Amino acid sequence: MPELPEVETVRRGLERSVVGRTISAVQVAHPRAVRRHDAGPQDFAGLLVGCTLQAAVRRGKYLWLPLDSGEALVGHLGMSGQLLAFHAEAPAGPHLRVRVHFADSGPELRFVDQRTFGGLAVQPLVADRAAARHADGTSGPPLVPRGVAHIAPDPLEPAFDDAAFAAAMRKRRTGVKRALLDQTLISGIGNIYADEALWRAGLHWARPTEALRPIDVRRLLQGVREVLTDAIEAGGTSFDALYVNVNGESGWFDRSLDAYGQQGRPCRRCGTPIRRDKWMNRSAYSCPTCQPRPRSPRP
DNA sequence: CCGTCCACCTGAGAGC
DNA sequence: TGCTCTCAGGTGGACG
Repeated sequence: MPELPEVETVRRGLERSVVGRTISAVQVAHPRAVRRHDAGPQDFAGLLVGCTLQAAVRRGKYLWLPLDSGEALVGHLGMSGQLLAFHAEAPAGPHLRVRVHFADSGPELRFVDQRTFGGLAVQPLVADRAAARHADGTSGPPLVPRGVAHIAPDPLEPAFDDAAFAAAMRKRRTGVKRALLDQTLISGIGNIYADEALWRAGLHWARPTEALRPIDVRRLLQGVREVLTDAIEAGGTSFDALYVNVNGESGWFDRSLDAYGQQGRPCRRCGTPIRRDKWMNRSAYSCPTCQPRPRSPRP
């Protein structure tokens, strides 16, 4: 379940189910699941055993569990990853990639991933330059795992800088949807919530970023924040059983989608049938009336 | 440096 | 039935 609201739903579940517990054993069933851990599966497991999980933290679509060793267990769900808190007796499906056992009698942590685009790693924490400006001085210098340092803050973090985002958009020579999906500009947004935010802002996906007016960027960020917040409240978007929380349960935001996957259905604002365009080997959904095509579109 | 494209995977569903 | 094709929520690296 891969965009920000789904990852946040998982983060909240991990906070309740595994934070504070001590790892007793780790099994890597598929080495590709830990390919971002440079030193290999053995080293990955060795670094985790004996550690206690300190917290559950998220930026964009990455989440991590700081360890008492000073490093962090970092996860990305890719297209089909799940983190599940299941009891050891629960049957293991064919896509179970990593198992984390704990010293207590509570549930184990499972990383399940059909397509194996996601993965886990143990990485050192480094200073977060983006958030440093906003440090409140009460919790020490803000840290992020090494593998997360390259992405921008997400729009729900205090560290996200609206003015810097607007300036970066003006400098870009691309379409607004491409920019929304660029995790180094703004993190956490994927194909669903990009289309939903653009629908809410009344912007076509091919609008050139350099021609966006300040009011357009304001509406866009407002649309982004509203849709992400609404989706978190609904437990995320689940089209099928691939996207579930740590207890294996689906979210229900799919019932609130206004654009994504809605082609042919009437726009909730104006009644015009939602259109689907092929775009970047993927799809872009929009309302032909509320989101008119720009005169000089950019891919 | 910047923008674009595709390989990396598995599985489901449509069409023939 | 079974083949081929398209599509799916993401990302990083190669290429121009």
